Amino acid sequence: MSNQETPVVDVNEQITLRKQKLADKRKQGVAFPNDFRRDTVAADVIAEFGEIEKPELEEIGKKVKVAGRIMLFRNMGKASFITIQDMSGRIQSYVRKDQVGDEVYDDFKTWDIGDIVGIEGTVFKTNKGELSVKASSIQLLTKSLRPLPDKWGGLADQETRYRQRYVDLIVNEDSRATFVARSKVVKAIRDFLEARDFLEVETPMMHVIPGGATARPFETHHNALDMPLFLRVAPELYLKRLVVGGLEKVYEINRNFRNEGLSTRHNPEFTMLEFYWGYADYQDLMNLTEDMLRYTVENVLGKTVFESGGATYDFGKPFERMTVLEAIIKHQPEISLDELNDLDSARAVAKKFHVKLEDSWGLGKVQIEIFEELAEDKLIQPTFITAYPAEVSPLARRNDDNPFITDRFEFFAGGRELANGFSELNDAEDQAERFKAQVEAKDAGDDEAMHYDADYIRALEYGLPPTAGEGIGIDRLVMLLTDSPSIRDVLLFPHMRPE
RNA sequence: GGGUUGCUAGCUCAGUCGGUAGAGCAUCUGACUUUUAAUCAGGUGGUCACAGGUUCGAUUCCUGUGCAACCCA
Repeated sequence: MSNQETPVVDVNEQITLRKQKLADKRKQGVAFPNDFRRDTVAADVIAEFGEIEKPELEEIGKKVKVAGRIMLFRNMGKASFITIQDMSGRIQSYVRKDQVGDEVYDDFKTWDIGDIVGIEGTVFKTNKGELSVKASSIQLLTKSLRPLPDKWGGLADQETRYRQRYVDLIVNEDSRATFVARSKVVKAIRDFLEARDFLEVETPMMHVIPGGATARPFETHHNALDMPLFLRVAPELYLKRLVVGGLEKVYEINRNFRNEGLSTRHNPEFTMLEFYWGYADYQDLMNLTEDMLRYTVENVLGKTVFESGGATYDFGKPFERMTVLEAIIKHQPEISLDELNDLDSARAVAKKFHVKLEDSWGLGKVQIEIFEELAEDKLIQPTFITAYPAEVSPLARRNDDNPFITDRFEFFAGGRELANGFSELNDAEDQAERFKAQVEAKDAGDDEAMHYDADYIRALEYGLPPTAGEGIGIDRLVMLLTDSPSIRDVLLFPHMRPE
């Protein structure tokens, strides 16, 4: 016996009553009519008529058809005011018995907050000056069987807001605004990249060999082929194959999946922009990123200065740029550059600041651990961090002057990593060696290390032009722009443990 | 993984130093033809997250479990 055969029934008095009302409506005919067509929405009515004076409105006598969910219901006997809400906002309607008829009005009085109605009527202003629709007819389109949260207190319980996002969206305007902003962020990025001749592509979500990032993948199984498949941790290696193929400027905005813990910054599936730009390097990328983020902030918020997480940001100003080691020293002046450039003394620094290390780690990894512990969350203002060690950058091109580091940067704002970009490693032989090193690390027990991807090496052997590539975490960017403390606030349906 | 806190009516929250609970909104009945969280009068509604323990008696104290939030690693 499965659970699904015995669903939990959470019925209360209010639901029972509403179900009875629906049953009555079924007996009368079509209980879920779909013959009402609105000709406008609340915000458009307000935009068009909101500034017009009452007497002038009476003269115009504009007829409209609006539809939406009843959010407020004020019954005063033979007349009522209801406030309905549609995708654009709210508008009030005045419903009179002598206008809609006795039969309809008596039925209307039994309708509930949450019901979805269609109204035909005339735009007018009340004595108090509120723009409203005087109903000439009103129709119940969908009976709502569950009571909505308190009209004033709203829905505050975080868990319910995440699990029942539909309710959250009905009653919390902030939540709606967040997801509108999210859509605008993605649109702004698309517009920005399309204007620069980047081609949007889609690459596999299911990988035979997971690659493109050091992360633990989700594993699944293909029945017909009887083989394991992995949900992608990054699209990187496929996008670079496309650059090999001559699609020299490509991007993809899509989901990645990482089999890791949940937190206010991590969801198992999250959205990344990745883009690759032939005949460019990481310096070009930083400049493009700065322009793109400035453009996005301005388009989404209508300004470049904004508040988020208690800090004030100005994306109109040039972003800071510093190296990994400079960032450490800036935020922990006790540490000297020399200390960080020697493995033994760097390990001593780590110990002093309680940074946990593994014996197998080299200088580069030790430096990065120190950076993440001491500097990362202090990078509030938009900052590019450069000169990442090759040891922690298996796909990035080595710096010509200093082979210890790569031509790579990460972008930080609000103490969080938002982007990671670098000049791509296009030396097939070097790449093959680095894959081998990753495989050794994997054999030694690092299950985040990468697999050897022979086809990717083959692609590189055909020749990847000098290319720069970058990933930007869309969720974290939206968090910053919407002042959302948790990634769950910017995901419509965040991952939750089953109820 | 560790710690802290929370879980009480449909929603937002009180409360019970251990004697099976209360407010506002919602809902129900009635009044009301320009209201604004409409108002006025009167009602209904609870396995106090779940399971054990202590106790004459547990929603309250203790232990565990689940889910969530926050902090730490």
